[in-house]
Amino acid sequence: MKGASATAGRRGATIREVADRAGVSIKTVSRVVNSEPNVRPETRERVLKAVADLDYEPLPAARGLAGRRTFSIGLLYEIPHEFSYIQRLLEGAYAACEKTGHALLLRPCTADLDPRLVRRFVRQTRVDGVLLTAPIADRSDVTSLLVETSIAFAQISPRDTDPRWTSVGPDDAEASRALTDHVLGLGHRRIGFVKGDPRHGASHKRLAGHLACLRNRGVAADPTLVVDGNFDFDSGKRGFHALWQLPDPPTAIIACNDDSAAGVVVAAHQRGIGIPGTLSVAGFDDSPTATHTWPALTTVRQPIAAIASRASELLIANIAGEPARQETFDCDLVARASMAKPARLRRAGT
Amino acid sequence: MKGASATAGRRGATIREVADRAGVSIKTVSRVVNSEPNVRPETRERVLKAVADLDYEPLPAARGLAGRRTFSIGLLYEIPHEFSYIQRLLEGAYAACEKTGHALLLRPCTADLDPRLVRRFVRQTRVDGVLLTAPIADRSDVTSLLVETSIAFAQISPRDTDPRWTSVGPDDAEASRALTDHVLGLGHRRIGFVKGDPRHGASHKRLAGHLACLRNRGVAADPTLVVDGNFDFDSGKRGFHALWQLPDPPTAIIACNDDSAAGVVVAAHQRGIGIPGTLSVAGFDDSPTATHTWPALTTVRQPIAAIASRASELLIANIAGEPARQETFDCDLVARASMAKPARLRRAGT
DNA sequence: CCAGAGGTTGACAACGTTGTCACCCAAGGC
DNA sequence: GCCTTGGGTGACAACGTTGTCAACCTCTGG
Repeated sequence: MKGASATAGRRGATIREVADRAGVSIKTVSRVVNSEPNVRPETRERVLKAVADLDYEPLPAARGLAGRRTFSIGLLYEIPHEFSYIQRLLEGAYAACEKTGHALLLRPCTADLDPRLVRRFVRQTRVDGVLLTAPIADRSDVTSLLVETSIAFAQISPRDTDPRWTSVGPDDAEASRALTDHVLGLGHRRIGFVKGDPRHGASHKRLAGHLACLRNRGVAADPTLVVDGNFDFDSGKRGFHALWQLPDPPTAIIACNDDSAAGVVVAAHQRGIGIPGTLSVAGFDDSPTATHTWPALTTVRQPIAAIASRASELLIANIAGEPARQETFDCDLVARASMAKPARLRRAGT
Repeated sequence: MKGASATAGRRGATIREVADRAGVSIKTVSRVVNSEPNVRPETRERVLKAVADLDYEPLPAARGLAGRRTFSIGLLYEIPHEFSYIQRLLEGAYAACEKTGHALLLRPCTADLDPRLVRRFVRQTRVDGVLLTAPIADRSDVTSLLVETSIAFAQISPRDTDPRWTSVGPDDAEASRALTDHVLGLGHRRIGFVKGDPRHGASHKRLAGHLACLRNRGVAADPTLVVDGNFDFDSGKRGFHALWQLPDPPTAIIACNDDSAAGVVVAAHQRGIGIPGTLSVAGFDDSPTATHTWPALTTVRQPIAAIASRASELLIANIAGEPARQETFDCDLVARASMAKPARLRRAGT
């Protein structure tokens, strides 16, 4: 398996290699690649074959330098008033890059991306380093590709840290412990837990912190109180229904992020259940959603902009020769109206 | 005023010009710019002076090509499940660019940005064209800068269109007319309107469409029913309070986007006002917020991804020599639970 | 006074591509 | 049979910067 691919190198093929292989001049390759006229079909065929064989793609930087076109367009947009998770992350990374004069090149993708997409990206852009966000940060095929091509990277909120690589994330387990402690402190004993997307390390750490806190406080953990989720609004609704149909339903529900907590809140409203009168709800992240629900959500603020900013700084330092570091950021509990003492206690006059 | 600046050109100064001005070789300029050692302080001074005089900034593409560093880092991130306005816009633009092999370079900024920032951006990146989003699309200093430097641009949702430039946006006035028509059709006659950010053309068009519809249907427009807002959640809350303290409060409120509509909903809940029982609410955009409130918001879906995508296509075509075009997209009314017949009508058994 | 060390500087060749221009050759008109 | 035309092709010079290396200073210490 070790580097069997003919095209595993950091740099892709150049126009010269394609020209040699096809037995033409570089200018003819350029003509074919740019779909210019006046190339014999037979010649064009041969060039295209060579291009495919060598997996050639022109380098945008060189095109821009030599020619009139850069094949890139800019997008000016106003920073939104209210920051979702991803926006806060982008802002933090931008801020750090701006300080050191680095450009930030975004590459939106899905969690199940093809690692070849990453290779194309680093080859085309020739970035000095790459920031990997969760859950992509945990894709070992991506990280090993970057290691092979000697491109520095930093992981944001990965599942596992590795002393060889830079990583920055919140202290999810501790944040979750603190939140559960808060909920127990209010008097709740049956606490439902809606899990997050299992591909994110945060989901597991938050559950682990929750369970550890219950154990420490001597509260028996009921496995039926922990239900699946995937961070989105609908999974919160499903989580609520799963928990509410239990013989002894919870008096409080913690969801793994604010969007799914909002789902819990809305599903409860639809059943006519008062919040926090009959059911208390808490989320994670302190996203805009947290203050847009009614009542507003008790949640845990994660300093994601600071995390992204620090990850960028460490990555840039790492590129400059500093050793890799792993850092953790503390989170803050934000108590709001969605969480109160359970009804039994209140009735008892406490 | 006409082009008095010495540095108004499309391209910035090159390292050679700086070297000539300082009376040194280009290599020495490179040393100074990169903070390398072994340059006499006196020489360094002279070079820095020349750099400042000529407003020199090294070209990233050339640095990347020649050297080992590109001064750029990549950011891989997962496309969020739920798309806010800005995310949908980005996705649309990305999709169009990917089809034609163009790169998309983001430049987040504030609405009151310094146009020099734009000049730096286009000089450094040498983009072939620029997408301008609202409200930046209406900054005449930005557009005239781009015209002067002969850089193509396209406006997304501008206030005014100009036949000389490409622009794409929703048909805001018509969408608002349709929404108001829907609200009138349910029987409401006193309809509150929370305005959007006055810097956005959409705010004015939505208000204009609303008023035009009232006029057409012969409903008297009460100016006290129109209150200020700026698209954010809090302005929705303020808008609600302003409207609810009227002697004859509205039975329905239209807010200029979903976030401010969510503010109306929450403020009403806090006063114990039932929605849609006592008050109906509608927003604009069909953002994630619209389904996260309780009850879910009646709103108008704006195809912003398609708009951004089309704007990118037209911009790229324009760069290739096609004439500028102005296009408009239709919006869809999305009826949800936040909007119902007014109580009086319901009591009357209709 | 001279050799050697090290700071300072510049000439020049990359980097990977496109633009320009000249060349060759086959086809067509006279 | 000769000249023109234009398709097809390649040599070579950009583009703006950094890396390499040699050369030139200016000190030191013997």
